This record gives sequence, C-alpha cells and structure tokens, in this order.
Amino acid sequence: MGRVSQAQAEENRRRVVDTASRLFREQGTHVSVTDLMKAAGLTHGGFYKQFASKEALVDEATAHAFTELALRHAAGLARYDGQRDAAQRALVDAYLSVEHRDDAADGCPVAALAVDIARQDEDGEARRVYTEGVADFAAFLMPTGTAGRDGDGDEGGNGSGDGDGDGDGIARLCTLFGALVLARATKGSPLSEEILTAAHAALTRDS
Amino acid sequence: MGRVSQAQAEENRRRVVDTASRLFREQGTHVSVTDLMKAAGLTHGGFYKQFASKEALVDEATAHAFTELALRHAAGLARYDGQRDAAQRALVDAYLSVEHRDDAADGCPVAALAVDIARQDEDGEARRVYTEGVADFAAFLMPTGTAGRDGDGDEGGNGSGDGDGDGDGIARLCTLFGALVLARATKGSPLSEEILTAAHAALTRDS
DNA sequence: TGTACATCAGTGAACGCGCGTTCACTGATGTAC
DNA sequence: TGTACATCAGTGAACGCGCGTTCACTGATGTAC
Repeated sequence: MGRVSQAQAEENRRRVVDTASRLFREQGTHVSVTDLMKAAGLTHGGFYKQFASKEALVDEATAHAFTELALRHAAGLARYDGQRDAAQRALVDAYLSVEHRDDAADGCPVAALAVDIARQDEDGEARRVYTEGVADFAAFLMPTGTAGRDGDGDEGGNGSGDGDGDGDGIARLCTLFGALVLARATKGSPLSEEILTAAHAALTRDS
Repeated sequence: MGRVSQAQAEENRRRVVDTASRLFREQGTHVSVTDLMKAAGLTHGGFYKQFASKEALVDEATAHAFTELALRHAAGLARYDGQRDAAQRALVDAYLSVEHRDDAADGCPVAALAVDIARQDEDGEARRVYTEGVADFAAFLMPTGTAGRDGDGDEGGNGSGDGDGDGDGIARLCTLFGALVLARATKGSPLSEEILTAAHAALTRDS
C-alpha cells in the first residue's frame, strides 16, 4: 500500500486506540495485536510504527476509555442542567439495563477492566488511571445534598483528602458496579436479570 | 519415578485440584498446566493421566472452590448457632478485611472467578456452578427476619422461584462483592481501604 | 508551477517463546500362581 | 509366603499453534530545488 498521508496515519492511529479500547472492554486485554489491527482494518506489521509495545497501547486505550467516561458523566450532568440527583437516576437506569450488560465494548471501563487491572502491576500507568476513574465515579454518585466535586478535575489517584465524607458515593458505586459484573457472569440464567432489578431497587430506594 | 500407589495417585490428584482452585482464584484460569503441576509438586506430563483437558480441570477446580464456600457458610451458621444475623455480620467483617483483599487464593470464588467465568461460554459447567453459588450466597445474605433457605440444597441455577423476595440479599451481595473486586483493582492507593470501609459501613448500617 | 528524490506508514514473512497436548519410556505397584 | 509379570502414575522430550515483536520491502507522500 505504500506510504499514507500524515492525516491518514493519525486517523489510523486514533482508530487503533478506539478499537483497542472497545475490544479490551469486551474481551479483555489479552486480545492479540493481530486481531486488534485486523479489527481496525490494518495488518499487524505496522503496529510498532505507532506504539512502543502492546502494554503502551493498553495504557493508552485505558486512558481513552476513562476520558470517554468522564465526558459522558459531564454530558449527563449538563443534560439535567446540573441537577445531580436526576442525572444520577438516569445513570443508574442505563447502567443496570440489559443493554449495558450485553454491550461491554461500549460500556463502563470500571466494570469491564476491573480484573485485567487487578492482575497488572501495582505501579502501572493503567492502574493509576483506573483508580482515578473510580474516585471520580464515586464522587459523581455521592448522595445529593452533600457538597459535590465535579469530577473533571485531576485530583490524582491519591486518597481524596477529606476523610470518608464521600463514603456513601463509594458504597453506591460498589453496588452499581458489583451488580453489572455479577449480571454479566451469570448471564444465561434468570438470576442475571434479577441481579439488575434488585440492585436498581436498592439504589433508587433512598434517593 | 516409576509407578505410584493408588492411594498416592488419588492424593496427587486431589492436590492438583486443590492447587488449581487456589491458583485460578489468585491469577486467573490462564495459569499454565506446567506452572500448575509444578506448584503441586509434579511435572506437566502426567496431567493427562488424571484429567481429560485443562478445561475439565477448570470445571472441577471451580466446583471445588464453591463446595468449600458452601461449607464455610454452613460452618459460619453453625458457629453462631443458626443465628443468621450474627453469622452475616461475621462474614461481612471477614469479607471486607484487608486480609481477604490480599489473599484471593483462599478467598471468595464469586469475586475471584467473576471475569474468567463471564468470558467462558454460557453453557459451560463452570458457569452453571458459579451461578448456583451466587444464588446460594445471596440467600445467605437475605436480611434477617425474612424466611430463610439454608443454602446447602441444590435448587439449580434456575431462577429461585419466589419472585424477587430475596432481592435485598442480592443487592447486599452486589455491594459486598463489588467492594472486594474494586478494592483489589485499586490496591496500592488509599482509595482501596476507603472502599472496604465505606461498603462495610453501608452493609452494617441497617442490619 | 514541475521535477527528482528522500521519507516513512503500512505490508507480510519470519523470529523466539510459551501454550495445551501427545507419546515413548521408566520402574514401583498390584496381581496371578 | 515367594516369585514372575502385567499394569499404569509419573517423567521429560517433542508436536503444532498463536503470541509479541522484528525486519526487509513497497510505493505514495512530502520536500528541496
């Protein structure tokens, strides 16, 4: 195919990152470079013209997925005109839907990447990004009435400062996240749908 | 080493299953047959004298882990003389401890195997066993006062019959399970301990 | 604006390696007499 | 109870395969004049 324009090359690179971000969420980070490049419409040979290693792509694709997540949360807030409780209810509805359970590729990276991240080394970049994403998500889920932080700042993965003031947001995230992961693992049994329903009821009961 | 006594061979087989059950929980089911057999004190060549395939061992090791879990729940109930709420509180304490977070090998198979199961085929034996284990665990966590089933019966993974009567048990399992998995994925950041604390507070608040 | 040439994104064959699995072999165990 | 021999659990080399990565090659792009 010969050389390709700089604009085309940049677009190809973006497409590889985007494809990886979706494929990693759907099947895990062990998807092969060959399959990945094929899914992006390229051949595997060119991979190392754009990325230093597969691990570097994992880091970049993880960051990409979390950037998308942050944008989605911001858009959700904007749509409900900054009314956090309405935005939260809409998110819980979508998060615990059968559609989200069946479409991990376009879904929440916190749920889709949890185990791949847990099995990577503790000091990796992907893990740092993941932890930061969890903190932002928990902040978004803080019960209404409590003072809110907006989730688009960069507070680093480091703690979150103010004691356990956002503990309720964290607990709500555990229920939300846990229900999605369990529903995916039990898919095929009626229990899967019961899990989504039960968690939805619990999360919308007191809010 | 030549032939080995029948008793020795049976003990070796049990040790392989037990080792696999722990290694799969710690590192995932992609641990190699060679590493597995080495950890059990054998060489890889003999593996197929005892198991039809690696997948067969995954099924058997999964079932083994869930049998242990059921025994542990039964022992917990027995220790508290059948008082479900006391047994539940003890389980929540242990489940959300730093020790359990850091010892996946000996820990809850529902948490440790979730993603490996989700990525296996829907009709596999391991998935059936997993789903059944989730249902039993949710039954164990049903809020006290509600009529209880004991969790040692075999109701199959099929539904659980009585509408969503045990929805609260399921929701509590989501929180418990979600917290452990998230704490493992964020280990290394202070957020990891905050997650355990927040979920513990939420689960012991209303019970 | 046209021409000559260096650049380099993408191709596809090839590499070493570890995977799951197979197999000829060993020699203590279990059995037949 | 002793002896002769078939069995078979465990060994370690070897298999085909797919992985991440490398590399010689191609030829349109971008640039120097």
